[in-house]
Amino acid sequence: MHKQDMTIGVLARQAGVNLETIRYYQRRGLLPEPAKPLGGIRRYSANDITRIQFIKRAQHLGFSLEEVGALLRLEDGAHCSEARAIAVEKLAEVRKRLAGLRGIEHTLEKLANQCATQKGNVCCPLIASLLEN
Amino acid sequence: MHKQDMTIGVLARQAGVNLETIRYYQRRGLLPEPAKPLGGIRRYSANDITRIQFIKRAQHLGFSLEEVGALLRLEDGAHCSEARAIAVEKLAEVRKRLAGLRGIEHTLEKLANQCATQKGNVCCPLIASLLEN
DNA sequence: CTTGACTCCGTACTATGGTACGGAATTGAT
DNA sequence: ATCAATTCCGTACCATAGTACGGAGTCAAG
Repeated sequence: MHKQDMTIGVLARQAGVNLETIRYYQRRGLLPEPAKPLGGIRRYSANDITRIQFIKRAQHLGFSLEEVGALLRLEDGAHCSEARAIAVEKLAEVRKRLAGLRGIEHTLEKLANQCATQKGNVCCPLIASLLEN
Repeated sequence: MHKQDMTIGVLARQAGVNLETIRYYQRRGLLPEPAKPLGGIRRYSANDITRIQFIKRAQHLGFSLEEVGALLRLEDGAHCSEARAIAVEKLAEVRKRLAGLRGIEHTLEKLANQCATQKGNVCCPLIASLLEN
């Protein structure tokens, strides 16, 4: 059983995902559904493990499943500039999110510090900042 | 009509949210539903604008509606240490997300650069990195 | 040749934060 | 008094990324 000719349950374990996730990826068109041998049980190969892990790695880089689909259509490695364009766009998005989160970080830090140094707590600075302006 | 005694539609416009969002917040228990004058139409006050804006500001700081609910229960400003605890926890979350996003940023940047300098594009580095390891 | 484990397939449900719809009632303005 | 606009209320739907369920079929071991 050298990672070849598995059933869906084995594939799920090998790829480290829930069995239902595989079905979901098939429905989304991210993973091919092997032909079923006439009322029998579908068989999967090591290629499917690779593909699932591709999806998971791309997700960890912040790509949505729709975007992963676009990347998978370039999977032959012969469309480098298209792939690059997708990555560059995602990079811009990631940087925008980073900027937003940094702002949030500073605001929260400031408010938490104010709450900490506040003694009489007539009015909590955090609550006050949410109430005002 | 000095921001007092509005109908829900006016409240929505004043607060800058969709009318249905107000109903949704009421269902979620984030916003009180005023008593209805016997088969009539509910009336809202400036307090409700404040409360909706509180919710929106807290969301922009990264709080979920459930967390906003917790903050609203401390709204009197007399529970500064509880509010601070919530903020500190959220700050830790935000920092974790920041670290993750920074890693993604670096990886995407590296891959996009490799794609850019790649000439023969035998195999796109981005695709390759998603396929391997 | 039966039993238990697994697969197939469709559908429904989860969480999150809303948005949309439709019929009935009510309100404001003319 | 009438008419358009608005409100009320329940329910259904959107996106995203899955997870769960249940009945029927199939497969392998004992």
